[in-house]
Amino acid sequence: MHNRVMDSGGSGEELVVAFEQLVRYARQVSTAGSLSMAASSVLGRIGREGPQRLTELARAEGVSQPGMTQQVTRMERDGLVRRIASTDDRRGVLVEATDAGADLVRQRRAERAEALRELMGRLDPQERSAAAIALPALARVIQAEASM
Amino acid sequence: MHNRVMDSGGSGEELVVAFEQLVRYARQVSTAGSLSMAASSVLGRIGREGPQRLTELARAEGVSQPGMTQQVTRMERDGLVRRIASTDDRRGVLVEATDAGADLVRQRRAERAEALRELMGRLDPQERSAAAIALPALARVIQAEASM
DNA sequence: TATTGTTATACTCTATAACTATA
DNA sequence: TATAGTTATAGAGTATAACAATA
Repeated sequence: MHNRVMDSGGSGEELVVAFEQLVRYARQVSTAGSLSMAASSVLGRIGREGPQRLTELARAEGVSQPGMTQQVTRMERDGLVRRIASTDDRRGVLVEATDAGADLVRQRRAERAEALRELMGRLDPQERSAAAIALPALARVIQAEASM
Repeated sequence: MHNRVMDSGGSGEELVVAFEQLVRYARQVSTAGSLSMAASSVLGRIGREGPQRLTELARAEGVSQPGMTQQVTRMERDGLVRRIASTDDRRGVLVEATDAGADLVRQRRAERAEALRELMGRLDPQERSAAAIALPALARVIQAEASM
């Protein structure tokens, strides 16, 4: 049996289709509640890493600076984050989660973990082990690529 | 060692974060070219499965019927698909790919397969095998869930 | 009446270009 | 001059509500 994974043929396509199905699913699950995928991603980042510069958020999320300005403006309007002036560089803005934002991100994180857990629960044990290895590994190489 | 995968604690979160990173990556790769993720997904489906009813496309993509009407209208404007009247039910519309649309979806599919292949190439052999098992398996259970 | 599709309207998300304030 | 952020504008993608045509 040859190595199907590295083929340019049918199996590569199968993986792409599978990957796209995952993305569609994630989009639907993430958008199910009141928090959009983009807002969830930003809020989750601030929740994990603490207050962030707007430029840093834009870079990390892979969007433009004006795009992040607008995202933060919407989230501020919704009471999820606040802008605080940077003390050392008066041009800068730090974005931090409000209590409501922090609560929401915890709740949404739990919901998504639950959805993923249900999904994992429908896999065979062997597939489940494979997913537990593959997902973090893929995330790792993506992160490595992003910082090149 | 207990089963971290099924925990509600830290490892579940790690998987969620990994999953979200994959989704962000997919969004960026998919949007890199001229074809958006949504258009790519619709065109890919028509390419795989042939002409589809608009309602069926909306259901399969998990969007509303008006949303799909507008998506198809944009794609028709861009010369990627065309509407053809359904012969048996005169209310219905079939959406099929134009030659240009079919060409584009083949090209994009190859590009995405290449991007995924590069990603896979950075994994350890063990992780690569795991991903080749996990991605199709996850896609399978998602599809099963969607049709419930 | 129910289904298929469209139109009208509004919102989020995103981009590029032009601008302001600070470094 | 360069950087951080905003404002202006435009377009994709999505939703719900109201509608038309057909079943």
